[in-house]
Amino acid sequence: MRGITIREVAQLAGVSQATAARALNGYGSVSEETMRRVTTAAGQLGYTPNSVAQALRRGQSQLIGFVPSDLQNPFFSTVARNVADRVEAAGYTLLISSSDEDINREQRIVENLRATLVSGIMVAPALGANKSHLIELGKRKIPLVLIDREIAGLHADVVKTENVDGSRAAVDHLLDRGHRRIALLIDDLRIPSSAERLAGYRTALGARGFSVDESLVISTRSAARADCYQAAHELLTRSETPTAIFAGDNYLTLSVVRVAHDLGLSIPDQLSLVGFDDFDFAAALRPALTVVAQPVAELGCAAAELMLKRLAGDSSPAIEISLPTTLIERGSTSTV
Amino acid sequence: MRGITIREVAQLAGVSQATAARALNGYGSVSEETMRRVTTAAGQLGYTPNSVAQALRRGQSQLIGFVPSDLQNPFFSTVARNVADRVEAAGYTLLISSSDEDINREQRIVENLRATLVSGIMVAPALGANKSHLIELGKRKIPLVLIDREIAGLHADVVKTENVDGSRAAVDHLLDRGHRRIALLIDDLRIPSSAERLAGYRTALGARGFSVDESLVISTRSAARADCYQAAHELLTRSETPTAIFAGDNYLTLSVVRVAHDLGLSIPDQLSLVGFDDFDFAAALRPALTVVAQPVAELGCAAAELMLKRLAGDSSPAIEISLPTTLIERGSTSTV
DNA sequence: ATGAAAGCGCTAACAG
DNA sequence: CTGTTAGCGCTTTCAT
Repeated sequence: MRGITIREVAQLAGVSQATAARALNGYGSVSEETMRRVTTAAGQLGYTPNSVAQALRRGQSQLIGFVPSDLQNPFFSTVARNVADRVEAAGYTLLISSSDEDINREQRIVENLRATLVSGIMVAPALGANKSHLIELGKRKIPLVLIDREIAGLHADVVKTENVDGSRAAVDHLLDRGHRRIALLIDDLRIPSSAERLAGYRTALGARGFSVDESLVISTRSAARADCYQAAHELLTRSETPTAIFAGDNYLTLSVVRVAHDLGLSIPDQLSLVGFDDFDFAAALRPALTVVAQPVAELGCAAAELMLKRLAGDSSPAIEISLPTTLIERGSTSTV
Repeated sequence: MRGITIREVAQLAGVSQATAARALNGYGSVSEETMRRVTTAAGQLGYTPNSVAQALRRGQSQLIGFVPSDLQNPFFSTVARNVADRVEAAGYTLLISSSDEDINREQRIVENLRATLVSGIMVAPALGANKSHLIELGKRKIPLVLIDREIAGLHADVVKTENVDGSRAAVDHLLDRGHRRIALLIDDLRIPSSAERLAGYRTALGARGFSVDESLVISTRSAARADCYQAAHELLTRSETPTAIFAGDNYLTLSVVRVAHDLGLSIPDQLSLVGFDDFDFAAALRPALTVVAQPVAELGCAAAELMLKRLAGDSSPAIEISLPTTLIERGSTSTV
């Protein structure tokens, strides 16, 4: 069953298609009387504009795409929520599709979105060198806002967390409590945010004159539960284990908690832990976890705001917004 | 910068538009030679079909929409992940947009998706009586698969959890351990899954000849953190507190853990807890939580499978698939 | 095997 | 203020 077309509305109202369109979209000039007749007819028929036809004609839609690298991660689902709230208030609809850290999938999704004539695209780029689909967006003047991860050499807006500072704060916190064997558990270092968190770790250590024991920096193969667990397990079953761990994201934080339990290691007595990124359960675990909280809501809002600005025609040079973190001290670290 | 059109490809290949389309889409008959020339031209120009135009012409797209009631809930993000994996394998792209339990938002999203000519829509219907947008889908013969929640009187496929049985298993587990004052903490009872979980609770009690103490059934105002916390708090600060709580979803489970901590109540010594729905942290908390696990992955797959079947033209009567739960005993319940 | 031509439903000049 | 008209890019008869 095909939908009601504007032509049928026009017919019922006894006007031309063009007039009906003008009345319905509120542009041009239409007489009071005509306006009413058209609106009534539309209501009567239950007319809804076919936005595909609109999009085809106008060359764009009121849709914005969001392609997180992992929608299951609460970090991204929260960002998504905030982005959606903001852009909806501006009359757009946010369409989400997760790349699950698969660059080919990301490419497919972005191309699909582009072909669907979304007005703009926000992406947390997946690991991988292929950026052609993102470069293509630039060529077609489709606004692109990068979230959480920048891409070297790509002239695009990015909204991210102050990873270096946040990481440094976490390590400083541990250093302040006398820890010296501080391990860093981090996701793939080709992910910019991971590299930055490592940089913060190095900076913190370096600033106090400590050298980095490279054997204490563990980068996981993937964000899969099993890989995270294994990395934490390897670290905590060494002959000489660290006295503290700084976990680079919430999956890694969880894996440390799990391994510690499984190994019978008590946090914070035998092992101190600071996690990057806060999440619901961080406060409910015993001990409650000390974390570096990311400004998730602000991140989403800022990204949405930026996108809206671009959509409104702002073509000033691409900018990078880096939002500060907050160290939330709870109970997972002790003094040695 | 507008995209490359099929017309330009045809021109370069020296054939008509129609032939180019035939070659590119592989229908009708095209000579070897022409086929090659067109493909080459397309490759050279970097042609990508404009799927809006395709959708307008064909009357539908290769898109499937998913509208969960709360994308931040790991239950839905996991279901989404599984649905996406399955439908992508069949050549579709899943577009997600959360209603956040707001029926008006749901309506807007569904209408947007419909107007975007998605081939099918999957929704976990938000609270609220207005179902016109869903009924409309039926009229337009757009496949609709309900996830997690059915709608009385709406002839649509639904894929859900065996809520009654799952709930009953949880309460039986508690009953077996000697508990008699078992409270039920549950989301809004107008949500079918909540009502079913309550039914399971009643059944379990009734089957053993116990009457239900209605004061022990607490339905929260909303799924917001604060409301959940408050409900649990109220329950645990009464003069006569329950010895066990069965929490109807993971937000509620979390709130019980939090309140117990804040009140200095030890789980499971002073309070036993069983939660409905398993999640990452349930196993990491101490004590690890006993939960009724939902078949999340299977749920997603089954829903996707069903949608694909409908998309393939199956118009047999709507069916309801109810998947069984599993009680996972961990350490949050004790014997009284 | 290929081309010409007619729209899908809508918007936006351009006239009047 | 309103109608006529020309497409947006694509698919698909209907001819040839």
